[in-house]
Amino acid sequence: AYGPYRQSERLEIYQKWAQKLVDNGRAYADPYTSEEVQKFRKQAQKSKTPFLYRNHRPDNLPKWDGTTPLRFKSDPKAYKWSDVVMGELSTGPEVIDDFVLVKSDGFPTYNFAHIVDDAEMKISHVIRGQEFLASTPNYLNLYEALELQQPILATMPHILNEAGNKKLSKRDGAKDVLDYIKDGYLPEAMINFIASLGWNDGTEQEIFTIKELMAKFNLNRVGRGGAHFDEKRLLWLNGAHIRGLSLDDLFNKVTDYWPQEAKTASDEYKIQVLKLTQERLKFFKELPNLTRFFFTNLPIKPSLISENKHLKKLEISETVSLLEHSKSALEKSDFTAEDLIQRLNTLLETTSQKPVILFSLIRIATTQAPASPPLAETLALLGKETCTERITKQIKYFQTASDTI
RNA sequence: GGCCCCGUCGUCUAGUGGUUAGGAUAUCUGGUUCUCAUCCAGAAGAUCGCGGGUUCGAAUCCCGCCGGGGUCACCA
Repeated sequence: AYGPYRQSERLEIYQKWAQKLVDNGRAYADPYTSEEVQKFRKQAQKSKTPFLYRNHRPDNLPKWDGTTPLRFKSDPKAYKWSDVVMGELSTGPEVIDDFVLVKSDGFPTYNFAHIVDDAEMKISHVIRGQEFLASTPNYLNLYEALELQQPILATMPHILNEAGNKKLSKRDGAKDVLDYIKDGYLPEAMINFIASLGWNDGTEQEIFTIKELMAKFNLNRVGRGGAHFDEKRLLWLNGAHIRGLSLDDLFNKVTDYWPQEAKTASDEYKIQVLKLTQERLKFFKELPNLTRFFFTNLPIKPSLISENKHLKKLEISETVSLLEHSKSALEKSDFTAEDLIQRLNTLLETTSQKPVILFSLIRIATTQAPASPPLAETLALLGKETCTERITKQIKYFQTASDTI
């Protein structure tokens, strides 16, 4: 509504505002080369005093022809102002300085551009990070020179890295938001997480939908201290948001995350898989590892049995016998979850085995995975044919293994 | 170094003169006929950065110190 938005297309606008300052005697051409400025700066450093450009301001302000930087002629004074997040703030005149408004290439600095843009675009709230707190008095000075009303200021605390010794930044290896999205983090979980870093609504609610945040979020309740980025908390929050999704919603969102082997599977089947997987999914990229065995026969993994606390005690002949019993019992089932539960219970009695032994064994034989959803539901979804085939395969594995011995 | 901001369980936080300092997460334990996860129950974890005040009483108000962060560009 207030375009153009590209800075290169707004140069005339900045020019106009800059001219206003020049006309009022509040801006002047920088007479020094950057080497000279560097020298001043070093001198100040040597004498351990803060560097102020205005200490080197010429008496007769040089006219500006656009080939040199244009500097603001500041009016040093103490400021008291109010920040929605930080509260009442104040500084002395020593922080006010003559900063560059327009660079020698004709482009405005951020310090000048944002003030002009905010005014032109009728911005009500300026919300920015703590790194701008130190330059705010200079902006206040410029608002006055330009006779602008200052917008409402809100300064947000930084998010610190996990160690807590630096503001979080990509330069130091922080993950891009887009990387999280690619890994299958939900935008609403990311927003909930960031919002919770420094804000809460005063109740004990931790999980907020976007809608709730829009209704409840309030700058007044944002804390002033920086918060550490705790990825474990984000993981939990993302899982919680995933669990809150409807099955259809979830299905639409995970389209790109299925394992290769799921390509030929029907949507119907995938939805059933999701139903069993939803509550253990923390981010979508985990989907293949969690679900692959639903779509393909994984190779026999002997360690699942040989390293299992309970199963490794069994003789091979016992294991095989249990598998055979299971197979024939399951073959009589109609493979609804209810019927399977019945059959499995009967099987416990007829084999007089503990669930730890029997169920673990069946689960491993039919999935070849270290973890899976509850047994009966998993079997039901896999179907009779697949289950018996896989159990048979597991039996054969043991038989050939014992033959070679 | 100057200036500014901040300082409650490991982490995110509630809390604005009187609370057994609350919740969440993470960790550990038990339960949910198997695993993982969820869910439920429980445990442990904070001398409220430290030291002085003010007050009958301080995490809460004041001062000093310490610690952390930010900023001091013709970058945003």
